[in-house]
Amino acid sequence: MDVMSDVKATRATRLREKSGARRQQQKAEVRRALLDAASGLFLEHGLTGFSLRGVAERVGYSATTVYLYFENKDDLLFAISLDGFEQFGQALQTAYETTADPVERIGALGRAYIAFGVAHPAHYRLMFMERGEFLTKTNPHDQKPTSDAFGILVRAVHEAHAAGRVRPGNPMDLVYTLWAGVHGLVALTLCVPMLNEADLTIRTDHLLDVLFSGFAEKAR
Amino acid sequence: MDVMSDVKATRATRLREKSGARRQQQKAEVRRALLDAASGLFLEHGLTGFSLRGVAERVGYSATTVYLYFENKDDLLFAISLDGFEQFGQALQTAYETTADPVERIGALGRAYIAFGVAHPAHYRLMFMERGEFLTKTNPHDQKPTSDAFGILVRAVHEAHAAGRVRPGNPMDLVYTLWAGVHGLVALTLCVPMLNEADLTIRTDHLLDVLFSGFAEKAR
DNA sequence: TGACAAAGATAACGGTGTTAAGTAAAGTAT
DNA sequence: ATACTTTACTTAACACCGTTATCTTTGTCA
Repeated sequence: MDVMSDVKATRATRLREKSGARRQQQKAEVRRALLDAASGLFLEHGLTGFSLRGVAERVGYSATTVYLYFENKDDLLFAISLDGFEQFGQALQTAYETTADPVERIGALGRAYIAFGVAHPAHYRLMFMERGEFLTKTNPHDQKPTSDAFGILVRAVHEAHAAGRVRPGNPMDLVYTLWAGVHGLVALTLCVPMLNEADLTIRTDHLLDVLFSGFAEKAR
Repeated sequence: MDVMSDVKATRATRLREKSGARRQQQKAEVRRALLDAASGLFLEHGLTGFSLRGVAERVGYSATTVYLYFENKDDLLFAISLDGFEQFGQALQTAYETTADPVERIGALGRAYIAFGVAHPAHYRLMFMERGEFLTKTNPHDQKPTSDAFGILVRAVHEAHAAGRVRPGNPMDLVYTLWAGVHGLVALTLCVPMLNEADLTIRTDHLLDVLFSGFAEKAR
């Protein structure tokens, strides 16, 4: 009996720990399912056609259940944007590693930036146009340092600056000018109907060409 | 009888026309009041805090009355954007006339563009970020040719091109590159919290400087 | 004065985000 | 095994939204 109870106790404890971990894992799974459904609905229908009720229906839950896994609609959108920032950071990181030349590197980053924007319009809109505040919002889950896309760009420009490949002055000015250029091109492509995506490569080439000519100019 | 009826008919027609004109004028006045209220509410609370019920309440009408003067919410927003485009076009026109030098002219246009964007953020967001399709939507009232801001920019660049002051090639590429640059700077300033408006002039100077260095470069 | 058209208001439908209260199941301790 | 508690989820409801259909009022004209 004592032996039995002992066995049962240990097994119960193990089960409790196991079940606690499993509960946590199950909770994470449901959260992930909700997030995937939300991402899908958002990528398909954009911000306007994105509703909590729609997300819930997709997973077979009630609408209010979403509030058990996310603070509110904005929190869910932020989670979606985090996935976007993750992808975006990896794309920039890959571009960064394609070449060792500081100037070519910046060009690769610019092209990767634009390519991501037009390839993931819903994500890009959310991250940089509709919810710009997400850029500076700190990740509460704090899991991954959300591969710092901005940091990659800053580093690349600093390296080109240190190598004397760009005009003297505050390198951050170059960062913002470059960012403005690529963001402007992406944003206009996504928003303005007259700028079809067909001639985007021409405009990309021209923009980067002009920017680099301006960047490269030596002191005045 | 025929004479009398004739006289009565003409007077009746005149009266009808007169009263018809006044009715039309009154209708235009109410429409204008609604539009002003809508603009105010929109400029104060942005697109999210903008509702037909709010507009109606501001004028003391019922919400459904708005539909007697505007097709729907989007039509009302479009009317607001038309006012914005009017102001915007005039600002660019003024900038165009500040100087006769083709290159300086483009610089003045760029600065006017950015100045308008940060001075009228709600209008700018609506016109170029949230409802970019309004750019190419034709004005149904067809009253004013909505002073063509884009045309002014295109003309300025063509003139600089014709004067041999910018790099050879398709001038429209320069137009889009310039547009991307200034729009990018405005859009980031409006959306990204880390880009406070304090250093905007520095960034503006730097952006235009880089762009013009790139523009001015002669053939390769 | 009576017919008619215009202007406006009410009521309602289906949709939204969000909160409060209820329910059924699972876990836990005695 | 039973009683208590926590968890997961649902239903009901509130306040808002855009939009439409159906009144009621008002003014114009013969």
